[in-house]
Amino acid sequence: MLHLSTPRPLDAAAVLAWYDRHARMLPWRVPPRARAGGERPDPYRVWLSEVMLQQTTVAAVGKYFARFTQLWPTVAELAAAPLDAVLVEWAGLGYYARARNLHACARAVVERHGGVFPDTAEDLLTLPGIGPYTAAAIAAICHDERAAVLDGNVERVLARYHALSVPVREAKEDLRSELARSVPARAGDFAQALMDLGATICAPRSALCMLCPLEPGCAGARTGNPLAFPVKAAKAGRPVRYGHAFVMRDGDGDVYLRTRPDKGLLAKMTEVPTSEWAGALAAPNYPVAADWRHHGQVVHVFTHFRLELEVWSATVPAPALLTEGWWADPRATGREALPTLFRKVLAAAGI
DNA sequence: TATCCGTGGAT
DNA sequence: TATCCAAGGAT
Repeated sequence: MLHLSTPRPLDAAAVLAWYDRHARMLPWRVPPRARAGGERPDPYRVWLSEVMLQQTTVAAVGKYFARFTQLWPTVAELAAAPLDAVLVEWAGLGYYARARNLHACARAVVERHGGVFPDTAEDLLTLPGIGPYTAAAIAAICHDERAAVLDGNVERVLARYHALSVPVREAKEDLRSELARSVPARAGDFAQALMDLGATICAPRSALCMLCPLEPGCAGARTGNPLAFPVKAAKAGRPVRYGHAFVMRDGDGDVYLRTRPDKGLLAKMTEVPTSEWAGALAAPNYPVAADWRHHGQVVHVFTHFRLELEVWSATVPAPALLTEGWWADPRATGREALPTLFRKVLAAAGI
């Protein structure tokens, strides 16, 4: 316990009692009363929700989860779908490696496990897109494996509970082993309880300690300023990159789209052609000679840089020369795997 | 281990 | 407007 001054197991009974009264109703969740009756969630739905929820809010996930489970009710059906169809449905949700790994994972479950998700965190961890958190969450929620389910919410709860004096990143394994000591038999409810607690009571900008079942043992509450935890690491600045986006129309008004490279940002997603994105704005190097019209700029903020694209459009005189991509009906862009950035570009060009 | 990888909502 | 940040994983 390098970083925990007063390590002490959590009061799991108090956490579970709180959860029995306050569990949030979510589409992929089996509420505690039904769980007590023996009902267990479908591992496919739990896995799908956990992957969608990685670094993503419950509110953002809702429609996507409903759409995916409607289109592909089982892991076998998802595995049978083409990757392109999965990317189309994932478009807008972000972190697109998740969609590629989701599809690879579905196929691995079918090919290596007969279409049944493994039961243990250890085996789940071998699958694409499933890391320590997701493996532990699935095993705990579906099978009550007493795994340490440590996500951002739980990290915050524990950082406050232990009044952790260093950034979470430096003490993550300490928190994980300390958490593992606290996990009760109802491991699935316990995991979901701590996450709900972090989302509603022990939230980033508010700590409703008077409502918290962990308050009696909480070192952070005892300091009088629980919001001081977790301690923040120094943040890196966000550079700005600049470029040009070229929206091309053919004689029918269709828009030229193409697929992005296999690796890197927005890999394998659909795009409008752009210039390189550089630290300074260069003069536009139009892809074809045409009467180009300027539509102002689109600003899009990624995790590690801010992008400002000048948007141009033109009707191109010889569309047959553009063979790398395809021409899409502008009224049907919902069927394209367009990330939000390029939907903004099309909107700026009046599409 | 630090960095890369999206997006939208809250403040 | 700027900043933070949300159920992380891969490399």
